[in-house]
Amino acid sequence: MAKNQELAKILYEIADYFEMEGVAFKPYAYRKAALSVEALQEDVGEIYSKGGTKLLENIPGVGRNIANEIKEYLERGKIKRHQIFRKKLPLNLNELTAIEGMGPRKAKILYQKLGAKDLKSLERAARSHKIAPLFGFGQKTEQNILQGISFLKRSKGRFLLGEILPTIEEAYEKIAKLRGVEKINVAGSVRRMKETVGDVDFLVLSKNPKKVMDFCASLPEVVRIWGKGATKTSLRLEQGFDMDIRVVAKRSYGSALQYFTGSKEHNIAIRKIAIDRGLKLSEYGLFRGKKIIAGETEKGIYKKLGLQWMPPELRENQGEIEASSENKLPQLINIDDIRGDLHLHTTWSEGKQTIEEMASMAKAMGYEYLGISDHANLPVANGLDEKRFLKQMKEIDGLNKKIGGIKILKGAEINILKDGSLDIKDQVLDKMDYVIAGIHSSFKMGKAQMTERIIRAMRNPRLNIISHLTARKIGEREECQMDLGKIIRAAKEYNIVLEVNSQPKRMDLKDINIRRAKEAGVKMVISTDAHNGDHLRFMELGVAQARRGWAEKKDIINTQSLGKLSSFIKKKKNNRNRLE
DNA sequence: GCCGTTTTCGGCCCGACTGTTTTCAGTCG
Repeated sequence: MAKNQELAKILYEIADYFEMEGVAFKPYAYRKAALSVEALQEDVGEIYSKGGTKLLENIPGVGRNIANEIKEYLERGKIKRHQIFRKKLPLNLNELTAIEGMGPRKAKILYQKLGAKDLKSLERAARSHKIAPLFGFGQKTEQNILQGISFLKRSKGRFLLGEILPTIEEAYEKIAKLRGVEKINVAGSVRRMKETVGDVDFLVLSKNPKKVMDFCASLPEVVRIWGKGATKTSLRLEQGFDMDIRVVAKRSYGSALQYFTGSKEHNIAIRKIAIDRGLKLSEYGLFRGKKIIAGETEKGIYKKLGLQWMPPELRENQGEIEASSENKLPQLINIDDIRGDLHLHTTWSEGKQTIEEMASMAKAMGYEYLGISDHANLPVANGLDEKRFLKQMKEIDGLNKKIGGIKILKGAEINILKDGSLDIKDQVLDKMDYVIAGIHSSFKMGKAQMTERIIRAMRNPRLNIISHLTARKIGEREECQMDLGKIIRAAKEYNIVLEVNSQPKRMDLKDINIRRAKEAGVKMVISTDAHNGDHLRFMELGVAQARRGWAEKKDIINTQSLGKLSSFIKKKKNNRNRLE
């Protein structure tokens, strides 16, 4: 499939080049083809060898011309048109268009006039004031480019949802309490609970927009006001991210919410459905001719289009629209379904709180059980050896007698060593209620070797859960290379539960992998990997990620009662006894 | 360049804002 991805990338780039040239509609056509190729289940090479360019033309968005270019790519590894473009315009468009206000057309002009081909050369041109005198540019544009570059450098433009959510909730509460505010919603990627977000959009219903605008601009956490109009204000908060607040009319509130929630792909698809029905959808409403027929609520709009309302987490045009039209939307898991947390650390290893403190906090959250899973041998994290694990179990036994209302389970997060073995002896693992294992070293292994490493660990019948499977850290560490399809099949075969790690930086499994696991019938657990009491609230993020992966209550084991969870784990133990 | 129950031409998602112009192109969401 790697071939499909590479080809898609080339097609996207051709689209960008056409855009730079100002050619109409071809960018759209190439992007559509690229998207299809990207999502293809079968390898393009196989399709071509089966039925030539004729069969390639069956791919949506691929016609005779692009089919021939795919053929070119398959035979020669490159596409002539792409090569010619690249020679003519050798600039790093992805890097340049990441700047706010910079698109392909401006990038092309700046390259041709000033030779700016990447961030570095563009910054040099802007600093020496060569941009402002150009036709169609000016002082302001030059300044904005410099600011955009500095923002990119500082933050790479995206923020971890988990890090900014508390600030967003605070702002939400403040605006909601303002007199005259009838309704407020957060929209955009925050509402869709994407793991990283670019900025935050608020929608407000109020008869006094000016008051809302004034109030928001005067919030103490505001460090910059980008713009303040009658119904829209754009702000930069001290944490470094931007917030847009819009006041919209009541009759358009639902359509505005739908529109600003996105995703863009979802909206494009929805608008096409409107067009098919002779209607027009915009942020102002759903229209037949000039007559508005829906707009006050999202539900009303979707209904008029023959669709069920879709949870924002699903709105990525990844099949949710089809499922909605057939009344086959999943019953997504909810935060209230969670009965306990099975992955957290205490003062025994690298955690900040004692078992007792964590247990009482979990009890206050209404949990039925809490699993303690301190690190094994990991030197940096003050990991436990066999002796200390046995000592910790004794402490847990004592606490279970002392604290009522919540059951503390004995677990551990042990290491999957380079060869796939586990670093705690089976005799000690046998005494635990459940066992988690994860990769904490040798991240840069080859794909085949890494896959074998993980599957070998799964074969240990004492193992219940694999934590943060791909070991990625958003913005810091790439996913480990592995054959995910193979690993998911192995998880199913060996009855291994895959973790949805809720640390903002991890989010691992991520949404698309959750969906793959679910479709393969693999059970998952949503865990916080808490290192202190505050982290227990990350559960909300993991649940959101699971919802983005279409997970339902039945897919997640820590929605089960203690009794069911125990017998689920015990069943595995019994099977093992029979085998041994 | 692609597509078609409006099928070989004519449309392709839509509207607003910004910064530059003096009626609009480019960009964004």
